Amino acid sequence: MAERTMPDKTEADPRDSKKDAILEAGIKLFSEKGFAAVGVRDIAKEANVNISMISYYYGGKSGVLKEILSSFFSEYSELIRKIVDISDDPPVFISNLVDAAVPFFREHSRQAIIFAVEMPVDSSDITEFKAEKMRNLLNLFRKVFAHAGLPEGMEDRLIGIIGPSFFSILFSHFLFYPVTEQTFGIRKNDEFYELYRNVVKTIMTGAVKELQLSFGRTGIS
Amino acid sequence: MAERTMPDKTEADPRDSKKDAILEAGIKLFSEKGFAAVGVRDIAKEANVNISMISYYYGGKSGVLKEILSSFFSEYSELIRKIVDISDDPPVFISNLVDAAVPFFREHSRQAIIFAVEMPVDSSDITEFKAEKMRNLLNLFRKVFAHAGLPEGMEDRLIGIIGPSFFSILFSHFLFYPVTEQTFGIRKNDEFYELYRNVVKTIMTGAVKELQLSFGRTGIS
Amino acid sequence: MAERTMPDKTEADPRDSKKDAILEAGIKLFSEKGFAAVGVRDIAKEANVNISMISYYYGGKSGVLKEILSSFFSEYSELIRKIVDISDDPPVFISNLVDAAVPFFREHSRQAIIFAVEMPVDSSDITEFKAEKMRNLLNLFRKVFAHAGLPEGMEDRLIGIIGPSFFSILFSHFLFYPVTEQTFGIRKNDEFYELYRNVVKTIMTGAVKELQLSFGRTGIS
Amino acid sequence: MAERTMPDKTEADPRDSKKDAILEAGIKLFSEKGFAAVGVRDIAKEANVNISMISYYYGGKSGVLKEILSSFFSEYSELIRKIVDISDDPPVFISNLVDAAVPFFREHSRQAIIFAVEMPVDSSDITEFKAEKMRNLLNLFRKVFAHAGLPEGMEDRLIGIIGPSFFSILFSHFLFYPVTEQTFGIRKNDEFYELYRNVVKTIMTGAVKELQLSFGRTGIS
DNA sequence: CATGAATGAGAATTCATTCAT
DNA sequence: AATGAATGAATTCTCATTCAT
Repeated sequence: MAERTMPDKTEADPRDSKKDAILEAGIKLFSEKGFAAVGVRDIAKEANVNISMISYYYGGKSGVLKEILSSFFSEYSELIRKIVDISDDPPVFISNLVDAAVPFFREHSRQAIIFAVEMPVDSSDITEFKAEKMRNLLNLFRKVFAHAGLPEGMEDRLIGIIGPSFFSILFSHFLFYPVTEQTFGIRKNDEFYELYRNVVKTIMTGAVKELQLSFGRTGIS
Repeated sequence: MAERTMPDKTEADPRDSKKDAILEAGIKLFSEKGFAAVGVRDIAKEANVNISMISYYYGGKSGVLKEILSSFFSEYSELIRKIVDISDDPPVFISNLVDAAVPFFREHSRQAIIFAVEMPVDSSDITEFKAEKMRNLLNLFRKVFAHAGLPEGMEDRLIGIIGPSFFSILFSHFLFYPVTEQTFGIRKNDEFYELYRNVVKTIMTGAVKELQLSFGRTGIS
Repeated sequence: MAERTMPDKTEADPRDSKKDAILEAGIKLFSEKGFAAVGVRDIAKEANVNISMISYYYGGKSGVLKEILSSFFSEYSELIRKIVDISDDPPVFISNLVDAAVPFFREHSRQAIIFAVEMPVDSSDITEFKAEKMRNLLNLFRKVFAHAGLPEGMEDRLIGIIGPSFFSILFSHFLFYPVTEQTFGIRKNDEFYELYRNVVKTIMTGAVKELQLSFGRTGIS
Repeated sequence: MAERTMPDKTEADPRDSKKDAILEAGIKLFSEKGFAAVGVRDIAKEANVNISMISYYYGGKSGVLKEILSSFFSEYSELIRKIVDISDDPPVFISNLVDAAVPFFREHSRQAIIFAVEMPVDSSDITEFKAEKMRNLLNLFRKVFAHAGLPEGMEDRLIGIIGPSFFSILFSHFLFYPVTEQTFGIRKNDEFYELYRNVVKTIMTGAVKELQLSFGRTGIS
């Protein structure tokens, strides 16, 4: 599909404003209404561009989603890679991870919601694309746990359980925000995210400790 | 809308087979493709009923989703209520909670996925409906934490952070399953869920311990 | 269509309450929304009967309309016939006609609206039925004009012009009522219809006088 | 509703042929079958355009009706305004009015039928729209009567009676045409409309004379 | 007599995309 | 590079009627 020639300029260009506007509109609308519920008309209107531009720049609605997920995931991967590189001590790693991930998710909360919400969804068109991203993400978990001080010989199934758990701890706030906002009076300000970072760190630290006690054959370092 | 008269029999009746088939089809398809991506045609075909039956029984596609979410949530609430009733000791409560919640989510994993995935989505028609369910859920958290041994005077914002975290720990596996299945060779058998229960218990126990240390003014026995 | 056996009881029967309720509901709804815009559901709900009763008693929605038009027209014909019988003098006839027609239309204003509004409409199912009623009505005009003092030898085309004119003078008020009510503060009370009768009489009398002058070869005794 | 963007070019353009064809088809079908009984399918087929074009150009079926009524009414208003301007003598005014209105209704007989037939109908969607058009029309009556030589101090209720009467005299022929055609052998040719104009003039003139006698405080020259 | 579940055709509208300009 | 008119398939929901009970 969408085998038409389309401009594939990577250089930042003031003339890309329309292309970017489409992406921004997609992020906003997909996160609010879900991919399938958003029409190209909505995106075009939100981005203040002609409808045809979506096909033109991204080859269609799915192309917009792919671009969003792709760039979100590669930024997130890069972030994890950096944290892994600079952290040699498990507690330090967890602290660094949360310190980096929370602002990242705060900055990209809409993308995180899209990522989470569209993840299990089999949308035929981009299913394989998403599956690949997810496999990459899950493989990231291996690295993370090796540095988080979890048992070295931990079997795959454990990673398959703990990985999603920790990942979801990190973004569950953003997923639930539309409702917690009203119910618990949460406001997205710096003060709140300071508290949030501490809580997530505490949860993860406690979880890791206990996992080591229960599943670790040998403490690490 | 939905002002049409529709049969509203609550008693189980062999003649409800069609009504139930629609619900089952909805659960399957919504969890696989997402609400907005599923058409009434798909549901009708999956359930082997006439398309009109969906409007007839549930007043429309949204009605099917409402019914799914509603019954899922009330069953879950009931489960939490029971656990709260029989558990007076925090560690016992956590153990009981996980022991009950894991089989429940295993049994209703599709509904859990729908719940999670449609939660942040603003679908206009059922937005308020979902918001109400979520508020109820979040208020359940208060009860849970009071029994989990978390600091009594814990402020609302903390509940708004820890609640979603713990909830997502419980169902993140089901959300990620479509991918973890392939990547980590996870199979949904009894043996796996035995392991899963232990891991989740360990994570939660560790998290609660650490939260008490960091945020508890007074440790609870 | 609707060749099924259906009860055709003409005798007034307390058990006909449902049948009558359907008719009343049809009159109300057809006059308010137009025949095509009203569904059998609406009628059934308005009449507080089961949907099937409409097919059962009248053979379908069209049957209800036929019954309404048929009974309205035969009552109107009967009224005209009586007036014609008792009026031998043109001015007396006009006076009698208006005196009888105005209360009749007042009483059956909804039916009159249906009659007027559905008249030019080609609804395929009942087209021929309506055409027949109209032909009967138009032939009534001949009698009327013979008594109204209009030229005896008046050609058919003149009747075809004056007939509709006079008929529409009589019911135009009811057709316009929904708007004149608001704009001219007209209230449907006895006092108003007293005035209304006078005005209509005046218009018709003046019109007949002038028509005699212009088109009458010989005045009629 | 109808918040969609739609092309709104007012200048006549050869490319508007499809838009116009839809309007023409709407006029034909609405006048023959009534608004509610006509489907967009019918309109599209009659106009030889794609079904979607109706929503595209007019925002839906109701939009087509609105356009028809709107343009019909504004043309009629303009016509009345012109007649009022050039006629200072009551008999001259009536003569001018009929001379202009009859060809106008002849030309726009289908629109007149739609106007008359849809007028009392409460179609929820366009009810307020129609009400506004009608109020404007009724207010036109005031001007007309002031020029028709009717009593100056005539109260609102009288206008509310005479207005509809005179208006319906003008178009009743077109409303009844489908039946008078068969019954009275009326053919829509120039000769007939010559006769028609004379008859209508005669009726109106006679009516005005008599109304002056009965309701006028002072006879007008 | 009366019900109401069930039907399948048909309703209006919106969809993502294409293509001539 | 950009437009927007045009398409026809697909969308959800409602329709009048039937039929087994």
